[in-house]
Amino acid sequence: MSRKESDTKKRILEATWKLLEKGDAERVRMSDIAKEAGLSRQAVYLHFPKRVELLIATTRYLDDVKAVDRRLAASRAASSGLERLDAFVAAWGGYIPEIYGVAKALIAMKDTDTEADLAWRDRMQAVREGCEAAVRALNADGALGQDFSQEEATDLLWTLLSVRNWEHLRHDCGWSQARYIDHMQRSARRVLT
Amino acid sequence: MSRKESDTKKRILEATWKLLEKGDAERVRMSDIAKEAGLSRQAVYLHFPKRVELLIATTRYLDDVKAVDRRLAASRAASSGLERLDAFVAAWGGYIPEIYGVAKALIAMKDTDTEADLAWRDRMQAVREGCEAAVRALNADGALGQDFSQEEATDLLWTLLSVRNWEHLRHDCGWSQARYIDHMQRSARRVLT
DNA sequence: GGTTTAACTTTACACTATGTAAAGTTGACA
DNA sequence: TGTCAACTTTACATAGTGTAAAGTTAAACC
Repeated sequence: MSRKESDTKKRILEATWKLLEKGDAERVRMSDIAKEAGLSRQAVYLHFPKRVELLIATTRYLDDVKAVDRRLAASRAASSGLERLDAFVAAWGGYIPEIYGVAKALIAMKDTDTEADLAWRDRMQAVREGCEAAVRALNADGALGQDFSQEEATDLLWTLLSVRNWEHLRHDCGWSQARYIDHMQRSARRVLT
Repeated sequence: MSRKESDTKKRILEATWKLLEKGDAERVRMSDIAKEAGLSRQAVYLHFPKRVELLIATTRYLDDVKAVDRRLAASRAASSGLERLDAFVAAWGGYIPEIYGVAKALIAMKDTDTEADLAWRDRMQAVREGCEAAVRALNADGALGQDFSQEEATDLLWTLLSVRNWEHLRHDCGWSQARYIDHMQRSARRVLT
């Protein structure tokens, strides 16, 4: 029955999520996921024929559960361009830690797997659109600096807000999440205005 | 004889470099490297017992050949803090494309291999020191902005100049190398001053 | 009540790449 | 002539992904 199948699928996705979130150095294998979901390894392949498909599905599942689109869209409500920029940085920057574990696994496959690359690009495109909207709002206020075109400004903001940069500042530089958000907001303002 | 051994080692390092530079989606295996160097796969293991050791050795070899330290140090000659910042961004930013292929391979192993992680951290520490020197020079001129401490400013510059950001702007955003250097110089100035 | 069917288990194996092990080859040098 | 280091060749262990196929189970349907 499709209800039961759907339940099992969900259980696998939750198990994958849980293991990837805990993450650490431990690599997450198909057999680990099966064990966590209380299934045989082969049963997992019944639902997700390839590891990369499971990772992609987990990413999408996470985006659904966490309602990322809604949260990013909410930042568009701010009145001024600057407020909108701050709100977007806070929204996306606050979302990163919630998806980091799963995102990391997908990013790691990006270099060797075309499907993973496309899926990640697709998700990041949504973020770029948010950046673009923020830049346009700044421009509408006349607050956008003269150094860069709108597209270049979008690229820069998009780059600044990458998951890799979050990882670097939080993990390699030892920044707190609060400092990350605050300093990213300031940096974005300084670069763009 | 050690001279002959050294020649073979060099040949392996050159082969690794060449294949990683060409790179593309093609994964570079130990057997590919052996073939390129005109050796049996086992002979490569005679000189580099682990793949990660070979990658690390290739990175160091490259740094030697390209004299990265000298090039980064040269940026310290500039008179004003701002000129020094520009020179450092240009020096490091110009170096990235020359090491990108090899660096990418090492970065990819970082997540699963402790040795690779340490080796990459070590190389990046040298870059951080360059960032720190540039920030200090800005501060000495009284040109450093008030938003960030010297350490935070160093972290931000270091993050901005990451290989991943170069990759993102050049490959995902389609920027030219010239645009990358120019806009990074401007962005760094804007964030730090 | 018996049959069908989908979901799942169990067992087995192919494949790829790293890495280990060990016996055999070759050419320079003493 | 014999030794030694560098290298080749062959074989095998290991880990993880993915395929294949036969067997189990329980709900649904007639």
